[in-house]
Amino acid sequence: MTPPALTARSDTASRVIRVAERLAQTRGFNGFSYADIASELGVTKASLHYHFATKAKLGCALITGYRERFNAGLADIEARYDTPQRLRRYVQLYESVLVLDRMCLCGMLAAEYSGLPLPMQRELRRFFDENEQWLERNLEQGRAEGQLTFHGAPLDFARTLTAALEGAMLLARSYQEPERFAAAARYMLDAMRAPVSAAAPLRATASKRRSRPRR
Amino acid sequence: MTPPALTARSDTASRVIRVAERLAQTRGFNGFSYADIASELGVTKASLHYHFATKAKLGCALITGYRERFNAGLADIEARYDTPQRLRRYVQLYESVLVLDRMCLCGMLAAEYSGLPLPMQRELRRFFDENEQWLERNLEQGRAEGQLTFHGAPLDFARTLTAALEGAMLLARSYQEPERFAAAARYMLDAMRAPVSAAAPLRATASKRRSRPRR
DNA sequence: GTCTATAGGCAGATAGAC
DNA sequence: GTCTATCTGCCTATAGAC
Repeated sequence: MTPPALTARSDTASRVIRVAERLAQTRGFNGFSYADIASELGVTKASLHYHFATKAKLGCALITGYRERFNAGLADIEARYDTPQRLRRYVQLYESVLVLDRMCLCGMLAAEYSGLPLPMQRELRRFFDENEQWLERNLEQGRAEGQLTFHGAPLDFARTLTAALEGAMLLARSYQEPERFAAAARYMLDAMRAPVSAAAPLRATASKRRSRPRR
Repeated sequence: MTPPALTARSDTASRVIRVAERLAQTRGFNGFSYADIASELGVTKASLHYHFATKAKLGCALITGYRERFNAGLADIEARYDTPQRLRRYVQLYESVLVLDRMCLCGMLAAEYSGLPLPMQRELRRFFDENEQWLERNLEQGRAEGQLTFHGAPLDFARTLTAALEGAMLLARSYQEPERFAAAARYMLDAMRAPVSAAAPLRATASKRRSRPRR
C-alpha cells in the first residue's frame, strides 16, 4: 500500500494525516494527541485545529484516506493479475503495512470501536464491507474457474480470511515477529489450494447461500 | 469463562478487578480511568490507589487473573472431554466472552501493545504462549489419534486458529453481529474436521435468523 | 480502608493577533 | 495559515485526617 498522497490537500494537512495515521496505527486512536502530531511537525496544536477542527474529523479523514488507498490497491490487483494470483497479492497488501511495523489502521480502530465517534464507526464498517465484497467476488470467480478450492460459502471464507489476517497482524506485532503473520497467511492461502476433503457432507449452514444484512 | 473470583482478594479489590476488566475489554486500557471505576463502585479514586497503587499494576493484575481463569478453562476441557471435542470447547471459551459483548482482554491489549507498560507486555505474551502450547499439544494428539486432519505443522495451525478467533471477535464486535464470530469459528473447525469418522458432525451454533442490522 | 483535598500535567478546543 | 495565550476538564497519583 502506498503512503498517503501529499498533493490532495494542502501540504500541511497532508503531513498531519501522514503523522496521525502512523500514530493511530501504532498506538490506537486514544493513544496519541494533537500535541504529539504538533511536536513532530514543528507546529502548534492550534494550527492542527485549523486543518482538522476536531479529533473526530481527523479520525474520519484518516479512515477515508486509508480506505481509498486500500481500494485502489484492490482495483490494481484485479486489473493486473489473474485470479489465482489475486489472493496472494491481497495478503501482500496487509504485509506491506506490517513491514512498516504498523497495524492495519482499521483493525486497530476496530478494537476501539465502541468508544469511537459515530462517523468514524460508519467509515470503519465501510472499509470492511468493501473489503469483503472484493474478496467474495474474487473467491467466487476463482472457484468458478476451478482455480480455488475452499469449502463453504465465499462470503464465509472471505470473512474468516480477513479475521485471520487482522488477528495475525495483531499478534505478530505483539511478538515483533512478522513471520507469525506470514505463517498464518500462508496457512490460509494453502487452505484454499488444497483439494476439498471428501469428508462428511457440508452442512447446510456452510453451503447454503444467504443474503447479507444491509444497513 | 467464569467471571473473576470474588474471594481471592479483599472484597473491594475484587470488585475493582471486575469493573476494570469489563472496561478494559470494551474500551481498551487507554479507554478507561480510575474515575470510571470509582464512580461505578461508589468509592473515591484514592481508595482505588490503596488497592492498586498504579494503573500499570492494576493492568498486570487484570491480565494475570484473566490468564489464570483461561488456563483453568483449558485444564477443565482436557480433563472432561476427549480430543475431538476439545477444539470445539476451546472455541466456546472465546464465545463465552463475546456473548457478554466483550472482546478477549488479551486480544484487546494486544492492539495497544506497544504503548503498554513492560510488565503488562510480558504478562500478555505469557497468555498467548500458554494458549499456543495447549493448542499445539492437543492438535498434535488429535492428529496422532486420527481424529483431526489439518495440513501443516500443529504450531502453525494453532497460531492461525488463535489469530482467526481474535480477529473474528474484533470484527463481530464492530458489527454487533456475534454470528460473524460463529461463522469464522465454524469455518476453522471444519477445516480440521476428520474426513472419515466424524460420526456426529459439529452442531451448528448459528441461530436460524441472521443477526439484525444495528440502527 | 476510605475519605477530602490537591498537586502537576496533559487532553481537546477556542479567541484573537499577525 | 500559523501563532500566543488561555480555558476547562480530566488524567494519574499523593498527603494526611479519620
